[in-house]
Amino acid sequence: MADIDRSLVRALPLFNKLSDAELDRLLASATMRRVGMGEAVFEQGQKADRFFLLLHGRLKVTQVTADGQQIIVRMVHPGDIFGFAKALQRDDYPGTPTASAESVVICWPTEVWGLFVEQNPHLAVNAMQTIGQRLQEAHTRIREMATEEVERRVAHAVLRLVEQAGKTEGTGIRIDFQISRQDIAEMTGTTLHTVSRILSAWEAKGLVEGGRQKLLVRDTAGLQILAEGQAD
Amino acid sequence: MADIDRSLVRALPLFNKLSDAELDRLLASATMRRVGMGEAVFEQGQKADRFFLLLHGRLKVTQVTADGQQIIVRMVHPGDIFGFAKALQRDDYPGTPTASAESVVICWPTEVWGLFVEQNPHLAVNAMQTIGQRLQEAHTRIREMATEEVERRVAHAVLRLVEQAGKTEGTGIRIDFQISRQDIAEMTGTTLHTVSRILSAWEAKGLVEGGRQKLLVRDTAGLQILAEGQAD
DNA sequence: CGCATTCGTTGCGCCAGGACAAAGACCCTC
DNA sequence: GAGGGTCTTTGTCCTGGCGCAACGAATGCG
Repeated sequence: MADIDRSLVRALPLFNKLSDAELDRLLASATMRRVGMGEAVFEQGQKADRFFLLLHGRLKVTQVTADGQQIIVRMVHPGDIFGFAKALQRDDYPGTPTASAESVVICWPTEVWGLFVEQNPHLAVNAMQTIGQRLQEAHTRIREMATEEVERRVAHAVLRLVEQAGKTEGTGIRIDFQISRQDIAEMTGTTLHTVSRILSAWEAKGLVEGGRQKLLVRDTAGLQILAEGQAD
Repeated sequence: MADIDRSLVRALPLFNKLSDAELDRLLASATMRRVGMGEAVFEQGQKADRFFLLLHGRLKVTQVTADGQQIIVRMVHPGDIFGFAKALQRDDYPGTPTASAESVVICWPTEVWGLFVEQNPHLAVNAMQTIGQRLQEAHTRIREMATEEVERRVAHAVLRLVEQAGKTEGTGIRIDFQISRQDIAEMTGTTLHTVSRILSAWEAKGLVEGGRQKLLVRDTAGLQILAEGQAD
């Protein structure tokens, strides 16, 4: 197996207080794994015995409700940790992370975390901040779902994707992984049909350019207006 | 000012790894404060220079959106910490905690937190778990808002209140603080009117008993069925 | 290259629940 | 105990967006 790219891990805020030696020790106990498109890293409900870090690629974390509906809880971007259920006193994983692009993850047995935090209080503080960040994102989403109409929610979701996974390309900004209308629907709490309609309308206005599993944003500012204002 | 009830603080999971001496030191730097009904502990947007612990009473944490709509982000129950924005690298408070009952809080300057965590790694781990708990609650709520209809969401919200603030009373379980239909609406992302209608219907079925700023649940199991199933 | 599968688009009807409105019910204050 | 403020209930209307359905387009596979 290829070596893990240390400089990439080094740069993560989560590990910014670790010495090189400590980081090496941490990496020594890590395992690397490739995850192909559409493949799941682990399954919802499975016993949580590892925690993960995404090196390359994208994952979407889904939850399935009792009555079979699916939602996307969040996207995982390179450098994000995920599957830290055990650190939050859960025994099983609450969701399923699935690759939306060819991905590479590294993982540790959960015990390693406990041992490591003992010796590195900073790590716990950083982890808390990371999780805190997630909490704030979650609250933002709750606020949006409670107060905004579908079109604005979709606009916000797309803008977020642009920020986190935007890749400048000739005529605009490409979302850098395969994303279907269904995915966007599951991120915004609506239906595939409605998303399709909204995107079609946006395409007519020249805001975006669609495509199968693709999305190219041409007018970020225009979307911003839709997301914020009452404008039309 | 009256003394802080040590046994109450002692019992909190957050502090369960601290020695009595450490706890005393922590309490020594704390300030106590009474908060009357409807009074805010701090305001959204204010500089985050303290963090808090609720000893007695109830707080509702609200956020106001740019266009003036309000939502209730969460309820704070005795023993919960709140206002820990600074620990999550925010400089201001993202919401406003307002007393829904006569309350007593204690607070520390944010610097104390940093100092204390240095010396007590366990505290950071516990704090992480506490915040992780919040994150999971937030995800649950996102899932509900995305997939469930209003009546089910209200049922879930009420059941949660029963769990966290239920007080057995002759004919059922009382929600132990002042709560208006408006509040429930802001917790579930709907309108006061819809909540009123739903509660009226439930009252007709004998599930609950209403009243001004009051709510008494008579049939928890019945609500559970509404919350879970497709039942009618 | 043809077939199957998955993904996207679009039209139409319908209804949950929001907007608006107005009238009680309760509480507090003076 | 009268009056004003807040909270609640209930009615009516209206619409955003969901469900259903059918078709079209792109991709992958044998």
